[in-house]
Order: sequence, then structure tokens, then C-alpha cells
Amino acid sequence: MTRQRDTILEALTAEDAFRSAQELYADLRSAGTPIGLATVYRALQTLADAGDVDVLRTESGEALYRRCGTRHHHHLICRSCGKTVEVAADAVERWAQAVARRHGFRDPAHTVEVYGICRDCPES
Amino acid sequence: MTRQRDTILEALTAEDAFRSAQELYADLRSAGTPIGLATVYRALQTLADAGDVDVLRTESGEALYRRCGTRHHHHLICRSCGKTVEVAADAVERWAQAVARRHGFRDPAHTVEVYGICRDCPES
DNA sequence: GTCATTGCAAACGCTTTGCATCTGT
DNA sequence: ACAGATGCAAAGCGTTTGCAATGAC
Repeated sequence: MTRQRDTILEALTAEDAFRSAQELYADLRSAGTPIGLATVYRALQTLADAGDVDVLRTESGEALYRRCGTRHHHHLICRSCGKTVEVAADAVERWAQAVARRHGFRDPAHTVEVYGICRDCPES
Repeated sequence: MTRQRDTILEALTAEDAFRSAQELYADLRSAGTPIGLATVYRALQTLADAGDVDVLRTESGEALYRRCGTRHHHHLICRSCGKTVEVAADAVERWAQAVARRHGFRDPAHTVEVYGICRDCPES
């Protein structure tokens, strides 16, 4: 199923950064694409459920979305512009599993994000 | 500065789990402690700023708080009851720094949480 | 008496939902 | 014609804030 849903996926694919629903909405609108905020939210939710985009939460609780590869990976994210690099972390995967098992926790999972300021972003 | 702020810290210290502001508020009220929701939020914010409690965000964006040791550490968290174990992860620290540097990101930071179901929680 | 803290209710920001309309097949 | 997608406005939910009342020293 599709429509302006394509537009959203397209907008996400064009960026290598995590974007918020509100940002995407504003960008699409100011680019002349007529679209409703609710549609953006619904599309992002659908895409996230399907595993086509990754979701993460800002410190303030806002959800950020990014078009991502399907296999398991983590992110290196610029705190300033949001630019993101996918990184593999096999060693970390194994560490997380070992930690869980050692403490008697079953069904292990983990979240890992690395932040920094990318080289294209100004000093302060 | 203190008052029912002590009560909140006390309630947090008694638990080894991450709790939400709303949960803490409900618990204190039903325990007969008169307190306002805004006070709970303000106290938690102050404690977090002072580094006396750790904060993390639920998948749904809710903030969870836990009394924590002061030095850097990560958490192994039960998805069912919230019970949390602090874990060291020196290898992961080094890995995160290396990843950031390798991609030209400065001022590196990272978040790492490990989730599971603790041995005291039922199969489901 | 002074100044920070508290409590309540109102305001906020992000997200979701109800519902009527529209679109694609 | 039908099932699903859309848009809008209203509702929801966690969190924050304005302000008058209260409490600590």
C-alpha cells in the first residue's frame, strides 16, 4: 500500500540522518508536498513496524527515524546535525549476551548508540 | 535543599529498579505520603542534574529514574519488573571511542543498555 | 522576614485517534 | 463498490510552568 507514503520513504532515503516526524512534515510541506501530520506519523509507524526504518528516542523523548539496512547494526550519530553512520559491533553483541547470561537474565537484547560531533559540523 | 525530596530519594534508594515519575507519585500517595506530582518531577529533575539518579527513556518515550552509583556504568534491566544491575563495560567504552574516532567524530559519548527477563520473573 | 519549595491547575509538545472524505483497483 | 489511506481537529499522555500559598531557617 502506498501514496504519499512513498514520498516519506523517499525523503528518508535521501538523508543519512535521523529525523523527527515533525521535521519531515515541515520539510515536505515547505517543499510543496501536500501532506497531513497524521499521515506522516502513521507512515513512519508502519515503516518502523515493517523494519524498514530504525527508531530512536531523543533525550527529550522525541522519536527520530532513519531509513536503515535490514540486518542488525548500531549507529554513530552526530549530536549536531544528526548525520548517522551504521556500524557493526559483533564484539558488543557477544558482550551483551554474556552479561545477561552471567546475571541469570534470559531473552537478552540491547541498545547501543554512539554519539559525537561529525567533522562537517562547526566547533562549538 | 530538601523536604519530601528526601522521601523521593529514599523511595528510589529502596528499589533497585527503574521507576517512572508517575509510578513513584502513585506509590508515595498510596503509602500515605502527601506529595504533588509536580514536586516529584521537579525533584527527579534536580536529582538527575546532580548526577544522583540515572535516567533512561522507555520505547514509548516515558522517562525512568533510578538511584545509581556515581561512576560511569551501564545497566542490565529486566523488561518485566524493571530490576536493574549495574555493569561495568570497559571494553565497550574503548570500542565506542574507537568507532567515533575512526569516522572522524569528536567528543564521543555513548549509550548502552542490556535488557532481558530476570530469573525472578515468570515465563509469561 | 526572606527565599526556596510545594501544590494545583493550566499550558505544552509530541503522538494518536475518531471520523468523514478520498483514492486506487 | 470496497478496503485502505488521508486530513483535520480533537483527544491523550507525560512533562513543564505560572502563581499563590506554605515551610524552613
